[in-house]
Amino acid sequence: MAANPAGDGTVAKALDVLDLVAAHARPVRFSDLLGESPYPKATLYRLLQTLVAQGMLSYDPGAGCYTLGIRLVRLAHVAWQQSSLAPIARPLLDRLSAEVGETVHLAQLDNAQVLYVDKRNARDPVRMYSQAGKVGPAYCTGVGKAMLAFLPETHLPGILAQQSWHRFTDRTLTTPEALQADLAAIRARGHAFDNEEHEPGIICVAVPILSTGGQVLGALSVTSTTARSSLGDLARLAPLIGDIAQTIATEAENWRFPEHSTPRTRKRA
Amino acid sequence: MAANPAGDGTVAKALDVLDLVAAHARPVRFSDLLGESPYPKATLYRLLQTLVAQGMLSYDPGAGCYTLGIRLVRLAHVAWQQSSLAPIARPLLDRLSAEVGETVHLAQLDNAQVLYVDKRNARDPVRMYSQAGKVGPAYCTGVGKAMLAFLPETHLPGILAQQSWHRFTDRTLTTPEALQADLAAIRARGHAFDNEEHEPGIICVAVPILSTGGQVLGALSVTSTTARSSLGDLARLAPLIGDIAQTIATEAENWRFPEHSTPRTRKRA
DNA sequence: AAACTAGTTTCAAATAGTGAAACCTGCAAG
DNA sequence: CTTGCAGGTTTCACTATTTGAAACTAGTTT
Repeated sequence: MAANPAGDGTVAKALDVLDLVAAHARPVRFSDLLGESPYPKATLYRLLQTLVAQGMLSYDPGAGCYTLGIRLVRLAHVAWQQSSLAPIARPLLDRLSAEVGETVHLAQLDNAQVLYVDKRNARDPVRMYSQAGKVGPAYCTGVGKAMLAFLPETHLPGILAQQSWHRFTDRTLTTPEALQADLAAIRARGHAFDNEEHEPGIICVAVPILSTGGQVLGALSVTSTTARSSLGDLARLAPLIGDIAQTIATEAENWRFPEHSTPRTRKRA
Repeated sequence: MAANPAGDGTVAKALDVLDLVAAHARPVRFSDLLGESPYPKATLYRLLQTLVAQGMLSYDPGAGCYTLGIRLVRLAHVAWQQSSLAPIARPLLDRLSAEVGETVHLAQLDNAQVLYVDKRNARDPVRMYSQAGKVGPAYCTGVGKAMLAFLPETHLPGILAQQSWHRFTDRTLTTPEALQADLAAIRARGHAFDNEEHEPGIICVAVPILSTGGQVLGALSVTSTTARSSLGDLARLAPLIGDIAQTIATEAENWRFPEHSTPRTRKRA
């Protein structure tokens, strides 16, 4: 949660309130929000009014409840199409899913967390935490570690500092040092494992999706259970998943630089 | 596009810029935005910076391009689940789709336009404009007219004033008067037709989704082609669609008013 | 009727936003 | 080389907007 103490002005506060409303699965009352937000009554009230007037929230006067608004629904849809790897990756995920028959995840980094942007269920589905649109921890998931491993070194410390280091299972890596060691191995090997670090009995292989410049765009993973597979089995899938990640990366880059690709000096990041 | 002259403060401007970025299907340069926005260079610059800092936009320094940000992608999922009729209607759309085998649309009103929030393709798909997440004109689509017809009279004039009245086909109603006459017929009949008014060869029946208070929540339609059906055929589906719309309305209302418990307020904020 | 709760409005103080203009920077033409 | 120019970024005085304590209103409960 930790909200948004970054003093970026009114806009930041308004967006903070949006998140607050989004955090609830159902319509929220004014006073609920008041309790959870750091803003005084009058300020919160005005922010809500503005957001409603803007169509980002909608207000039901009968119930006195706020919900995310229709304008956000529209924007969000465009965002999904335009900004995530999901639309590009969709057919490839379908293919991968059909080929391996296990759960497939496509994720991107959102702040210091993992955002699952798309998912395919296993032929024989397993109940697990992840869900398209949900966020999860980065330090103890396959996709998370795959992405962290290839981040520029300057960004890492900041991100590690934001992890919760909660011990989900007895295999969870709960210190930056332990994670760093794993990240080095991942870099060397090219793919990450999740060895029941987040949920017991759930294991996965993940590969990063990297631009030609080496920038982390996202990650792709295949997940299974200890009952069905071993890490060794999953490791054998790594080359296939890697190829697909590569394809996604290439297509994403072509898409990002249309025809007017100004050969603006790409200094390395 | 007439932007957003509503003087609601900085937040409004920031959201306006968001929309501007969303309006482009691809990454945009600063100067493109500058040309399209009413804001002076410095102001636009600061707005963009804020939005990037907030994760609502993302900026690629290499290409100097802005895209919708990952934070919006995250909001997308919640917005869809929480704010639209889509999650409630999903199983019902599936059923309707299976039963009639034609294209099914679920739409809501966004400002003065129609926002398609969900869609099922016909068994034998037809290429047409609509797409989930896209907006379309209200005055010449079945769902649009079904919603307009049941709007409070006070709102109508404002909405009609915002229509483009573009003549898409020779059957398009291009004046408020012609539309008003059709709306009266729709109110009397309970369902709306689209008689090739938006795309040639495409026809549909639509019914509004109304709350018990008579408020317009959305609309539901079944679309076909003149090659396959006639308006008469579609009219026979109206009762079925109406029932489903009714069910959606009821469930939506139950969902919106979950608590009658009024839990003893815990003070302390 | 009094006491409370939940939401809305006011108003002076001050913060935060504004935008013209100056300023960079890298590229291209002179 | 150096000059000009087109993005893009920063400055700064001016002022409109935001702020939040407190007062207020409308409903409910005691």
